[in-house]
Amino acid sequence: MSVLLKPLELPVNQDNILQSLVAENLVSDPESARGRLLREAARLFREKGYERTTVRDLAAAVGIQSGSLFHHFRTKEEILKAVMVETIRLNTALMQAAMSSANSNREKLRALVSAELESINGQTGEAMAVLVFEWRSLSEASRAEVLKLRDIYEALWLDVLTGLKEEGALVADPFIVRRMLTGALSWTVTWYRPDRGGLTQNGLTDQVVAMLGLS
Amino acid sequence: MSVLLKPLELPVNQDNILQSLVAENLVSDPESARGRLLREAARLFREKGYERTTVRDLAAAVGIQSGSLFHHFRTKEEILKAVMVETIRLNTALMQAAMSSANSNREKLRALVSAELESINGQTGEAMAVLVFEWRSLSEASRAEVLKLRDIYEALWLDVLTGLKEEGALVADPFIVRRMLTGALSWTVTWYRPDRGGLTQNGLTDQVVAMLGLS
DNA sequence: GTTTACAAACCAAGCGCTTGCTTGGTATGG
DNA sequence: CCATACCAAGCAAGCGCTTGGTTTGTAAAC
Repeated sequence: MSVLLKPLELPVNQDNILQSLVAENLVSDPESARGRLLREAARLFREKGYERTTVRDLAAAVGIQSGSLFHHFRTKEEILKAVMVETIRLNTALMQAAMSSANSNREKLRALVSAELESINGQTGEAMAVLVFEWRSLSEASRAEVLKLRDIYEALWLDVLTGLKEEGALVADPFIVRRMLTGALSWTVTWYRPDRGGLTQNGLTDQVVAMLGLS
Repeated sequence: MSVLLKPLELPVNQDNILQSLVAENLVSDPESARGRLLREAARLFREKGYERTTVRDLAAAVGIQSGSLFHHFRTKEEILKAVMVETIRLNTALMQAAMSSANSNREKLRALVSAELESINGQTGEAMAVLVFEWRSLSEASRAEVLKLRDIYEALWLDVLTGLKEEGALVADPFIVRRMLTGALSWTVTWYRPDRGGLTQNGLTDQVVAMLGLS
């Protein structure tokens, strides 16, 4: 049967999702000038913070003059906003895909935890850290825009957690559990190192699920 | 019996602890010039971030000229460090006191969660938020100093969590649980508002303990 | 297949402003 | 009398961003 041919480790092709988002102009091609700048920006913003990163730093990271940046973005803040917006878009899509192959709410939750850990500690990790730690540097207008996108993302979580609550699998309040999970998972960015220390991302997911009594 | 006279809501007198730390010169008297500056600094650093807060902002907040700040602190960063160091010192002492009246490890954990929520969402909340979000603005030397103090604080948690694990009350790894709790509890600063919304700090503590299956 | 046209991408220079911090001097309280 | 706390003024450096002009890529026009 053809279903057996589906790769077990990676139920969805992340590259395909990225490519279709690029085609729809929702995220920048990572190999374009804009895409490379955003990746370097995410790296620098995470490393030094938005305010401590100068436009000269950003320009140097992609090998152009500082003034040339303003050809691509009108302001420095617009760069920060772009990093955040594109990251949410990508991860929302990845998360929907990760959930689509799960059948029960328990499986869905595991998929969500796993996907969020991947987004925080994988390729988009630097951008996710920026999203968590630099939102205060956004203007109010940009902030509203980002929050709107985040609401879509959060709805995915609440659906599953509410389902688990109704099944009786969850004791605490779904809203509060989600907020605790947001903090707990975001925080992994400050201590978890997938490359060293024996704990794999799957292992970490297990620990989270065990902590919630849902394993 | 005299133990019955002990107040139930507040097993330890927070003011007394503060006063003895002030006497030992470990934290500044909140009513001194230095203490007031640190409180205003914490407020501003949390509100706008360290980098976006200028020395002129800080000076204006306590009603002096910007240059006069440098009579009390040699650099702006020293102000940030002082906010962090004094906050950890105070909260470590408060936490030790909160635990002292608990008998079982379950009770101790509840005391720790409750105390940390209080430190994050109570009087020292602004300073705690600074501690979480602004550590990147510290020089490496200051960072090491702050981390040393934090280790003492963290040892309190690990003792209790390891005990619970040995009792079989905890399934997941103590180190990981602590790290998840750090993130989860810190994050409450971004959404929890004790004044509105019905959820008291005791109620929130209940939810956390329930989430861990320890209620 | 060369020329022309033109926009996008970039450079070199620097402007105007804000920043952390310094300096020299003046009150004030014990 | 002297240390502590402060002010008034401003410096040097670094900041985001602008400006005017040059290169580069591309594609139609001849």
